[in-house]
Amino acid sequence: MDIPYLPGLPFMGKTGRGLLRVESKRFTCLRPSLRPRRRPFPPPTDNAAEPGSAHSGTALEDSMVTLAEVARQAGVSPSTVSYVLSRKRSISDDTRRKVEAAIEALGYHPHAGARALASNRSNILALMVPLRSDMYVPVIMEIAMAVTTEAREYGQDVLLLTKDEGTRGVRRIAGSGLADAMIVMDVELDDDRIPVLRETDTPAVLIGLPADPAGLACVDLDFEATGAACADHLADLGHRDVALIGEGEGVYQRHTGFAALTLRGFQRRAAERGLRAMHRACEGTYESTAGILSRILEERPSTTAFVVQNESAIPPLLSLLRLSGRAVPEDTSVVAICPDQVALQSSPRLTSVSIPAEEMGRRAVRMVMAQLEGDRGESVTLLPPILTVRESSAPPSAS
Amino acid sequence: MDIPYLPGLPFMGKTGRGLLRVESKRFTCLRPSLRPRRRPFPPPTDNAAEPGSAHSGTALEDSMVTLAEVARQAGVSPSTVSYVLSRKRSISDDTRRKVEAAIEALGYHPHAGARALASNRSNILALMVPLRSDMYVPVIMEIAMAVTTEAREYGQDVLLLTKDEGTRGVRRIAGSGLADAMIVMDVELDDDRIPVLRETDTPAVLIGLPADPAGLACVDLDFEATGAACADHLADLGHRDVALIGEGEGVYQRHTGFAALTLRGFQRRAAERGLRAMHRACEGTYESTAGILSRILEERPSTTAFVVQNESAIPPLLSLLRLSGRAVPEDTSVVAICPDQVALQSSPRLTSVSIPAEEMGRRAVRMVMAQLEGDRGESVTLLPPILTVRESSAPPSAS
DNA sequence: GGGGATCGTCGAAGCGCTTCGATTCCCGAC
DNA sequence: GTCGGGAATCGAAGCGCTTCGACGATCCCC
Repeated sequence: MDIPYLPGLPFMGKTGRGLLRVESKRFTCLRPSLRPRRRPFPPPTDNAAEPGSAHSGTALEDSMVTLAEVARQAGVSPSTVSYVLSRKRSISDDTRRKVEAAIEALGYHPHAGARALASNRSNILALMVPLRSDMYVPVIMEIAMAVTTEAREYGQDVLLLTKDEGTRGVRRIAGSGLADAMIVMDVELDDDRIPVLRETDTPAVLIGLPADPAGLACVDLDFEATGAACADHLADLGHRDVALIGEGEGVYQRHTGFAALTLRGFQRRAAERGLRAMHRACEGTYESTAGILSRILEERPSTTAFVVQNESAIPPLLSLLRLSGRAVPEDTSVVAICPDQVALQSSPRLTSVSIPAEEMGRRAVRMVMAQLEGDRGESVTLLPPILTVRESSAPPSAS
Repeated sequence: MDIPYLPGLPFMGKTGRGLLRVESKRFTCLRPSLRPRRRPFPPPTDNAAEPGSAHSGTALEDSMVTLAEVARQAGVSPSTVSYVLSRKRSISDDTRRKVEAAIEALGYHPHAGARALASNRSNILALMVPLRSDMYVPVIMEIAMAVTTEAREYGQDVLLLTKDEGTRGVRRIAGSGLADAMIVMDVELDDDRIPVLRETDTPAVLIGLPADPAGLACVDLDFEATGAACADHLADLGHRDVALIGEGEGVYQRHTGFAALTLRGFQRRAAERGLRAMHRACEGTYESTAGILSRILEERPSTTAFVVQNESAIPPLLSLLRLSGRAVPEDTSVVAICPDQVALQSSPRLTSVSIPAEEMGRRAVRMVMAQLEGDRGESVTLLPPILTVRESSAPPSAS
């Protein structure tokens, strides 16, 4: 059943008759001269409930149904139809019903461009994602999906931009009115998109925490607290020598804040709790993980616990620990910073701090919508880490 | 440096002066009555090169620069500016230069909505992706990124839709003119979006192969040939007993074609080559992989090679083989059907048929653009599988 | 029972762009 | 010379929608 446009929540609407099919219609845009121009104002037929009028027969001249046609069909003026749709003025129940019936019967959808032009709102949110990322791809995907889903709740669509369009992309969007607002992922500490966002005064939310968030809205996991939570958990269990296997060098060098913050939180809390903490960057391949693991164990054989912040290093790490005869969690504890999905899919299931990807995506949309409704848009939201104890962490063996 | 809109390739353009900033501007859309309406037609100032005219001072009234303003600044008519931009009529070099200078100076970007309204083209491609998929997420992401990148080459933007919007989403897009065309991922054998695509006559490309592709454009990896290629490779090496570890039951039941096709190609070629072939569906968790592996080896201990079509089953499988003392490739060969990235990240690096995600994304865009330029849009493109021999396959041990 | 509110509706203007003639100018061919 | 035709430009008419102001018709309160 098809769902024509009906006012109210984005997904409302019952069934309609469906647009009639025009054989060999296809877009003829490249030959614009062929496109028939419509008469200035077609003479109104008298009233509603007149199925045999403009839309009888077997084919539509043009599959685009306009608001004016709906108005004619319903026997009201175009502006009335518009007000039924926007609910910006009161409309009698009677009229509303007639208009809604006409909308259904014709399978009307408002023309997005016309709407954007007249109302100065496109109902589109731009989402800027990293093209290729050091970050775990599923997290990005989950955020993107959450943003898209939540945006639809607000009647917004999502435009996908890649980070490599950079400031140019931001300006293009801000300048063309293609989107009403932006959600920016993979934010670097000193991201060059930020000044452009400020300058063009685009409503925006960053997913990630830049060095200077003044005047901006940001959401992120509180990575410093995350590092601290991992240290706490291991200290509580009684470990004394612990190591953090982090992201690749690139991530630290590109000045993406989260890796450095995690490390800082981890090291500080470790110090406070009397743990000896090591740290190694890891590219995530089997080889690099193997190298790092053996170096750590060589340098400090008393290490009994690992915190892993690089999702792709998890399978190699578990595999290597098994091979080297270290049982998890009996001999060695592992705490991961990763999406729940990854933690649950491993064997043993991992004690982990989850990356609240969906929550961040949803929040970003809500914050950006608040800005579109007048909110100042200056806020930093750090989501508290949640450490879930599973099967990969335990007190160190007595030996 | 900011890049105003300049005609030509999407990314062209040099530097501009930047939009002036208006303090506390923000969108005031919810109070539309406050939005200042512009005078019907502002009196033209006389000529170009008049920097002190409308845009002097310290702030713009309204940050939106219009084509009319560019025209005034350049001392030509609005239609001339439009033709400079669209290259649809010849323009003298002199005029072109003046107009381009004005565009740069003002930081002009055409208003997307106005453009869409007047030209009946939004320059947006809708991409429908699965919300949650049994498929390997990075593949989806890679396709999405390839589509976005390639689309920009054609001056198009990409609108992200989720599969769960289903037929409603397709109708909404087709009806509202929000996008010019659709690219549909995660196509099921009997996908209900297909009839709607046909009915609304929307230019579209499917990534995936439905049961009846008549009248549609599709791209996909040739999975039947992929299964066959795996069987061939193992037969060539001299294996006699082989097993295919496939996707989860759900994938087969949802009637997604690729899993069934792979299996068919594998079994047929195996039979032709005199191999004994088994098949098991696998959910991809460690536990399910372990169960399947032990059942296979129990049922047919002479099995010396595995084909894996489930990316998440790869790490567990390799881990389990190691634990059970079977060396890869000395004792057991493994051939994967997965993105190169996964094959290269495993240890040993896997012989694999790669999933040409980027290629599919790019092709989909090209095909859809061809349709927008008049192509009939009926074609099935099956990309030939490429099997790359790496370190995980070898002749079976002599024993 | 008359005067303001309020409600429901309509007409018209305009959003910023594209595109269709029409117009002007210039050139070469006759 | 004259005329056809191309090149370069302009003016104006829309594209489909939103929104403002206006205008009857009720309604309510003194």
